[in-house]
Amino acid sequence: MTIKRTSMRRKLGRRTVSELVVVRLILYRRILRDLAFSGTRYVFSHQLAVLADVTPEQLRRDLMNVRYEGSPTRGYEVVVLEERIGTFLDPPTTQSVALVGVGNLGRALFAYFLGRRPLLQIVAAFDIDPAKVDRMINGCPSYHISEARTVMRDKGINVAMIAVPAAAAQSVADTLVEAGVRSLLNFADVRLRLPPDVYVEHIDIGVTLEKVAFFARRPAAAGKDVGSP
Amino acid sequence: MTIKRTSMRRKLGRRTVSELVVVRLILYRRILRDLAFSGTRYVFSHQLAVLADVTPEQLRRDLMNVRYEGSPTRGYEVVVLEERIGTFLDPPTTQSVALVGVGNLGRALFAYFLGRRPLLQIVAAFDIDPAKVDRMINGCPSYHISEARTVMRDKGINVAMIAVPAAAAQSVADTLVEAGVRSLLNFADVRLRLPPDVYVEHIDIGVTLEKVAFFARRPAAAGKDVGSP
DNA sequence: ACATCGCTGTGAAACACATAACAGCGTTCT
DNA sequence: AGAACGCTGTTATGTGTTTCACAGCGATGT
Repeated sequence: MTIKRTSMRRKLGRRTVSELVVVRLILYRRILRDLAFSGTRYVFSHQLAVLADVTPEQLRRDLMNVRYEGSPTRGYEVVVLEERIGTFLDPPTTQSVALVGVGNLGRALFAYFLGRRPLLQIVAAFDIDPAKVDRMINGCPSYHISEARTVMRDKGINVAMIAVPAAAAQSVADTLVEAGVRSLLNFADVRLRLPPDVYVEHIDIGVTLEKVAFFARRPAAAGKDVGSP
Repeated sequence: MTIKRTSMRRKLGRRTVSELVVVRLILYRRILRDLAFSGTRYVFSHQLAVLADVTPEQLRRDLMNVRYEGSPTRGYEVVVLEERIGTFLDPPTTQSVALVGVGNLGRALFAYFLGRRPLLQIVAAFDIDPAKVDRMINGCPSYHISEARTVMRDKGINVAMIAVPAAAAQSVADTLVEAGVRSLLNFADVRLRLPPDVYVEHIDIGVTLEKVAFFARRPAAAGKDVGSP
């Protein structure tokens, strides 16, 4: 869930790409991976669009940002498209990620990312609880938050996830930014206030569930006309 | 994180309110609660806007949907505004929620929602693992997924969270919709394909982290003009 | 009592995004 | 071989959302 004022954009070549496009490209790539894994060679825009829950037009438009053109008769070659999106999205090298807060959610995140994306490795965990510090968690060392600066520099970390109680989140975020983190994923239910050159994304589970509950009691299907098929 | 084609809207009185507005209203209300708790009586739009990371204009515009006008001199009365947003957002009665998938993430969600929102109660958990079924988890009974239909009807549940592996998510979702669920919050990293009258929200942690990592290596602050480029 | 101030509510303009429409072109079919 | 088809890339159009700009007004101060 995103609430953002300044639309974050990133230049590539001459084009400028919106956040929404980036998210969809990431999604397309994951779907393409699955398709490749299941042996599919070619895919049409409308097929991929169904899997991504997007209109075919939007899909094609998004793909304009990637340097690859499909064939009108065969569609897109799955592995090639996947790879092209990759060259657009991927870092030149593996990116290191820190996780702050080794509570319930933190551990769940660890489990979630275990061996999932080779290019995005959680290489350090932080907490304030002495019982959770200086140990190994899923093969990843945990430190006291006061060591953030040193660890960040030594391991070249510039991305962090925050999974601490709301009351502690802002101060943790400040510490992380101090330590050189440029980009944050925050699970605490507070809006973080940070310098504009730091990218922050909020995953606010509480708000999202309330939203879902709200729309559970809406009048009717407000979407497209379903007609009578 | 949201990717949606059909903008879901809900009528209230004569107005029609977008999803984005609903999310922000939920956020405002939570902030107002905190303010009230800390003893603040009145608040101006620009103050609240800072806390919500939104422009004051947008905040005021959002509040147009609620039936309450602030005073130019005092601003908004915190408790009154909170309550008015509540009458706009809240269900007439407590809403019951089901949680499917009692793995790491599922348990983290339980911990997260423990006693947090009185109007949104997790009243049933589901899984397929016999070891996790027919027990109590944080004071909430767990059932085998095959009992979904009965339990949903008996407890009047129409909102569910899905925290199962991606491979199982679609079939679980189908089962839930079959059982009468109208609104879903999905944590599995697959786009669910469901009838248009079912509201689905995706929290895709993997995609979101990739997004954050992507913007960690952007050229500079792409937002407002910070200097001379 | 009148002028000043600063904040609110809201119409109007600007913007970003999604949708529709269409030209181009291999391939297939007659 | 020529026509027709169906999909792609891209330009144009439309829609929804945010930002701008300002009128209105209660409170305050002189």
